[in-house]
Amino acid sequence: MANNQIRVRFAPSPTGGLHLGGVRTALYNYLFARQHGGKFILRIEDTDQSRFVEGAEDYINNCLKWCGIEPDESPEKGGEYGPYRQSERKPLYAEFARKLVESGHAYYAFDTPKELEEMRNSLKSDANPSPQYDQQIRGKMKNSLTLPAEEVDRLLKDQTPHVIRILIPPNETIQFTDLIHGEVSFDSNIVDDKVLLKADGMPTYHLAVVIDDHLMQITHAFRGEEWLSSTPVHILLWKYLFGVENMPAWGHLPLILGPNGKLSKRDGAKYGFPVFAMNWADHVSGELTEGFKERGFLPAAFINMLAFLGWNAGTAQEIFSKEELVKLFSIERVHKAAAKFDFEKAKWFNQEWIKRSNAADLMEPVKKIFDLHHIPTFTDEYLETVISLTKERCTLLTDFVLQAGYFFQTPRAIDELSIKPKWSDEKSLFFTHFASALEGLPDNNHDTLEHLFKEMATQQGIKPGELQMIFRIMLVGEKMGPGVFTIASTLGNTETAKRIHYGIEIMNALRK
RNA sequence: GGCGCGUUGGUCAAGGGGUUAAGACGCCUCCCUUUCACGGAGGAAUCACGGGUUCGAUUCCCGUACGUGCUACCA
Repeated sequence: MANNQIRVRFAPSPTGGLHLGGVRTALYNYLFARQHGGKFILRIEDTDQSRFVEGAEDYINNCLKWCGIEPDESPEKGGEYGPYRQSERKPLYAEFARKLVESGHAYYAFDTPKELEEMRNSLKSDANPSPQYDQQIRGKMKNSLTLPAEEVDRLLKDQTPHVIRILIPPNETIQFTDLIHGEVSFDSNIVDDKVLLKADGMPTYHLAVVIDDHLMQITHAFRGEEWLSSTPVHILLWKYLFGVENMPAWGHLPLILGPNGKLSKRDGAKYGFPVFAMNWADHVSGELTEGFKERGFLPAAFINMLAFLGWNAGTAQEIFSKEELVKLFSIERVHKAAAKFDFEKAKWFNQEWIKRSNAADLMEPVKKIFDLHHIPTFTDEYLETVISLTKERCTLLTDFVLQAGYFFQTPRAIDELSIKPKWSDEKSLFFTHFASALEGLPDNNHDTLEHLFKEMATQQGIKPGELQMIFRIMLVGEKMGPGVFTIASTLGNTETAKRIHYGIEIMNALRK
């Protein structure tokens, strides 16, 4: 195994649905890995047992599968650096935490949650609304820095609940070069003594990322910008544990915003767009959060749209296949600023992808949607024809139900109001004759039908144009769809005649 | 409050000391089509503000404002 191989990871915690931002982080990781011939790792960060959600991990796997960005190593697939679930690596973290205590970079803290709360409450003021456990106050708390050694030993021996906190050094400037933001620096005096190991023996994120990134040989760590502020803690940990020279390069991805600030599940329900990749049903509340998949998005369109939320190739091209993205993606061109998610633009990406897809490639997802609506799609050949006829008017896959449904089912109701003012005995007669003629016709090709239609209209002294809209509404039910004769031809003479008779019936009934 | 990050049309954004400041989405008008779409042609709309630096700032620097994130034994 080459030691200089690029290795990146996507490290979600299984606490619920996977939203846009998460999938984008996974995507950028995937693109980066593929482009450099590296490995893309999925690591499950399930160190918070209280937030564990049943099924969330499977859901993450499924989303990545649907998007076509599957990891090379993961809890599911395994790999040389496993286990890939942090809960299964528990003993490891405590060891490193102890090492930090021994080297004087961390300490035991015995403060109870209640005591911490009291400390915060008593120190809270307008000038300092959220007091931290830092160099100002750690000397006043119950920890191995303030307690006599014998007492600490006794507390430890008695298995008194405790945590291990990092000891942040004073007066240091912690600086690093972010792949996206450039030089970023922090004053260690404002960094607090973060908990590294919790009372239950589980590590916090801060400890776990550093250890696992090291053990899993991660070379580039991409994550959301919400992590930028805690990067100094991670850098210090790298320095104490493995050496900053071995630290992965950091890249903090800009946030994705909703219409009002940070994008949330709530925004989806509020504004009517999906936020998760796929449907997510909360096991406890039963609440269903809609996914892009079920809303009718093609995976290719979804990742294309996601890739463009914060990145662009610097050219006018906007439609990219996954393969093209792998080739062209560059972390240098990732925007620094957060992007507001625009569902209209997202839909446009999907529409473009539907339009550009071969009808054959759309058959599977489209058929699934019709099945869901209990609409029979007849033969594959027929379905494919219908898709090619209608795909350019569908923005979402679900639009096929409305845009193509009439090819499979006789419209239940027709737009009578649009026909009514134009309806007359002559026209009724025309359609009766035309329908009969149709029934005796040997073929149903487009041109034959059009000629017959126009010929008969002229014979009866009616302008063909005055009849076409009526004809369309009888076949489709509405003023929409491809050319009327194309529709009639596709439907076949028998079905066409049937719909005409039905239309005549409705219109004549309306006049009585 | 502190600290970090950010700020080009409504949205995504290119660009970057001298430009008519690209393009896309959306919106509007027109053409095509006796339908709906697609397609085509146009249109409205932008460098947050204030100071510098400079012959010249949207671009560089500093402030301010605004947005956003962090400030948990959550990630």
